[in-house]
Amino acid sequence: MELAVDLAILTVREEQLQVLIIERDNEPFQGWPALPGGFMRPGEPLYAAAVRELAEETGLDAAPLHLEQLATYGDPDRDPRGRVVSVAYLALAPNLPIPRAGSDARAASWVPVESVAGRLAFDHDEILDKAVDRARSALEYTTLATAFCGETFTMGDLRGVYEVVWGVRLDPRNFSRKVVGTEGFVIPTKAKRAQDTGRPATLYRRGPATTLYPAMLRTKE
Amino acid sequence: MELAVDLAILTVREEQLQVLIIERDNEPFQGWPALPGGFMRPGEPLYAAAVRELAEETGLDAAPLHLEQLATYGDPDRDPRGRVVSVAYLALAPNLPIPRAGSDARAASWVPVESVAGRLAFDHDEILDKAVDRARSALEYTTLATAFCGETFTMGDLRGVYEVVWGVRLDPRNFSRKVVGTEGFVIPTKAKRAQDTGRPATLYRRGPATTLYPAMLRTKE
DNA sequence: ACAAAAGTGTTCAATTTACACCCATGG
DNA sequence: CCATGGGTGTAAATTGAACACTTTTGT
Repeated sequence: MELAVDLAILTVREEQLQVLIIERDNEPFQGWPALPGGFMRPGEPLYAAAVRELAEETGLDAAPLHLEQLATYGDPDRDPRGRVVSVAYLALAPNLPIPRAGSDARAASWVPVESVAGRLAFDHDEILDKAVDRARSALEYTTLATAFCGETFTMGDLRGVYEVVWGVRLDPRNFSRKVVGTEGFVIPTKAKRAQDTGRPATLYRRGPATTLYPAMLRTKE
Repeated sequence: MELAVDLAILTVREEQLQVLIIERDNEPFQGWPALPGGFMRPGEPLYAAAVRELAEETGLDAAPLHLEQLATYGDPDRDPRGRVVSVAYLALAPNLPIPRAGSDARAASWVPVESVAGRLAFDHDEILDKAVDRARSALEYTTLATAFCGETFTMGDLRGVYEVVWGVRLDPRNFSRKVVGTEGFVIPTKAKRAQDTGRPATLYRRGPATTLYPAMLRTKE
């Protein structure tokens, strides 16, 4: 029996929720889009395997990323090669430059989640579904939205993350008040960022808080 | 590499959150309390393995229980016998009769979570922690509290689940109104249940709803 | 001066909380 | 008829939603 790791790496780019997709260059599913991943090595801890695959397949450094275990998939026929049980990880990344092709020469690129849903190899559609679901919930109950932002970010950046991941519009004023009013969510810096026009926005850093009480309420669908 | 399944089976008994614990009769950790579990069979789906272990070790039938995947544990040295990766499952059970000892003659019994926390074999303390955490959250955002009740239950029973799992007191009147007011949470039956004293309570069945909007608010700590 | 985006103050509605009160049953 | 727990009504307090308005910049 083989044990593998698969990665659903999400980011917010171009006003869309995007996922890092590779094109498979080997059978099975040669030429298909798939989540990056690979087999675990003997004696390797799960988390370490996820970090290693992340680096190998995408060139991304896991250190600044949020990386958490998502679920484990073990259908006996999920891989035509035989029994492969896969531990899926979810990573949330800021809007990074398009990663280079990995060492095993697969083309890696950011792709809007909507445009690949239903087209992935193996049971990766199911994994991606769950990853998106988890990301949406995480925004409600935790401060993880900051994981989609860089080291510093404006209130507008952070609000954009919520708007894209949830697919809703949020009132900038109420949003700002809620975030600033939540102890430890963000820390204002002295710096500001000017854009093309308009009043420059304060830049914030992540605060120490991880859970949100009260939760960010997603307008009931 | 071996793949195993471990089960954190929770129930509410005697005003306490209790977990099903077995006493290990083999090395390693012989004589220690542990979560029920065992090795997966070749070609067996993960969920099926969880159901099978539940039946084998505790005599419980999984069909009426809520059973969900919790997380996967794969520290290289979590089992002294060698590399064992374990998929942990969480089960929520109503207050069932004390299960018989399993087929492999281990003593299985309900034990208050508080009294075993920190004493379990392997990394089962970590698993149990996560299970309790998940159960607490589930009560906030889903209708899973009913999984701790039998086929029918009174508002007091359901409220008792919340009070025990969260360790708080809830106002019976507001609780009742909130539950009844949440579309599809519970369905009233014609039957009532009389207790030693007091007005007989209406018996309810589970409704079709699974998620709670708005959430049950846990009084901020 | 104007447009555009950041941020503040204020009001109204919805929700939660607290608690007085009535209902139905066993002893 | 009293104790006990189930269930309803209602007002105060808290919270969220909407939006007018002021601030600060580039052009």
